[in-house]
Amino acid sequence: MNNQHTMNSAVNGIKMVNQSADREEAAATKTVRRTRTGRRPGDSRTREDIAVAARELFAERGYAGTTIRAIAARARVDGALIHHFYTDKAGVFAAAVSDIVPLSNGVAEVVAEAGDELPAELLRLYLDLWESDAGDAVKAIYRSSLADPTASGLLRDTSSDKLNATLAQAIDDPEADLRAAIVGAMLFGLAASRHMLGLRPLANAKLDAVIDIMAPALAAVINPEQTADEPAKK
Amino acid sequence: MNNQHTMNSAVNGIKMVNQSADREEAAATKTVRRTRTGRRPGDSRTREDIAVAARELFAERGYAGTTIRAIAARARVDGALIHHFYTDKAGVFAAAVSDIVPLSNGVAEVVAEAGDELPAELLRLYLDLWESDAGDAVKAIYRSSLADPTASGLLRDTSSDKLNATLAQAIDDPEADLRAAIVGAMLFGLAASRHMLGLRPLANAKLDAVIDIMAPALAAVINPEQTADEPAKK
DNA sequence: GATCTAAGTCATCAAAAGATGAGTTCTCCT
DNA sequence: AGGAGAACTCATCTTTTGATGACTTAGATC
Repeated sequence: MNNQHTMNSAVNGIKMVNQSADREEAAATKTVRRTRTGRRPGDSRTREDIAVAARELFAERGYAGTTIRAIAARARVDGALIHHFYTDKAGVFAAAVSDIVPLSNGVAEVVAEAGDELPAELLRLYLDLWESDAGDAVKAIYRSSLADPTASGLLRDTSSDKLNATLAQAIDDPEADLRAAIVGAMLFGLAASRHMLGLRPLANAKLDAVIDIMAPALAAVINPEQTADEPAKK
Repeated sequence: MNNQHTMNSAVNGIKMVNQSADREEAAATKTVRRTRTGRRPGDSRTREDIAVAARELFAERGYAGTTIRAIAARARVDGALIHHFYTDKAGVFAAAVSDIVPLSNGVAEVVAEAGDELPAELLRLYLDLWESDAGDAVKAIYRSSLADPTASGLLRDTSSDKLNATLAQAIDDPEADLRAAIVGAMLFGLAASRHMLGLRPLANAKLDAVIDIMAPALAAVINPEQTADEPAKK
């Protein structure tokens, strides 16, 4: 009886975001009693555990949506330890994201070697990246950049700018830069729809099927030839 | 001397996100003294003001990054009023986002009418949407869907599914659904890079230049013909 | 094996954010 | 005119969250 406005139909779920996985703190008290205070025996992998947990959470929920406590819970660690290692929330983010193998290396190689197959090879390289171990870091960067404009700087440093510059060399056109940027946008849209938004026909399609369809589209941007009009012959 | 870990170089800025525009509360006390308590004289547009402010902020900062207090400040309103009207933060989000004219209508029209010009018309329709008044709402949806997975449902309802279904009708191919999804992904990638990530050659390029380059790419996906290999004749 | 340092937890703080109830001022309806 | 109810603000509560300092335990080094 207390709902004056019934418009919040499809979005109610959004308020439950935080309760979803936050019950991981439960499983702490199992059989082993409890991690007591002081340094743990054996050699410690905690620091990396934190980075991994942070990377996953930033990838799932973005920067603002990720709390230090949630990271601590997932890494099975006290929150203070995170500050001990990484100082700041920003520090954790940097750590979670900094160890990405720069995409640009691979791109340079592909641009140099793959001739006619450049579009397909580029697609494979890019999509593989999103599905690799580095995928979480990539998602984390994009998710956070999309949510927090200030993080876009990192994005540019990490992938976009270098990728574009490298790619532009392979394009023979006065508008090479713009074309390279559009190629990047197409790749990003594809990966984001598939791996972040999870839009359906795309999210569960086979990689090769996607590449087969998409490669000619990339080729049309990379090789400006009969650009004037579309073939238009059904 | 207190920085044990120097890795947080490029990301420091991220911690300043919240201080950016939050100084809007200052301009409250100007010449008119102060909005005193009780209902304001004249007819009230406050409710819509709140929706507009919320839409803008959700578009800028995503769901988690937007606070009710920030909305209240921008709408020049007490925070409690927002609860009075919309109950919840989720309610505000629903309101801010619900009044979008569904994109699918326009798409159906374009698909039906534009023949050979379908790719270009589709691009224009879609990019115009992002630059129109509804652009903030679109950005808000995407930004929040990217950050909070639970909001993706709304995304599907609002644009993606219908757009794809409509578009798939125009594609004559066994993989029409997948192709339609890829077209959607390309459009999204373009708009997101341009309007959300602000990647540079794209963000300030002229609309027509972008359309000229991108249209043949869309055509390659929509019209499956010499799909087998790329032209490959440099 | 004493001691130095790093790893780890605990208790706690302060600020920010979502939420609420009560009170105030206006509009509208009869 | 005189309510009734809607539009508004104030003061305040409770959680959540980022952060800190003190304390405890283990590994390493001489």
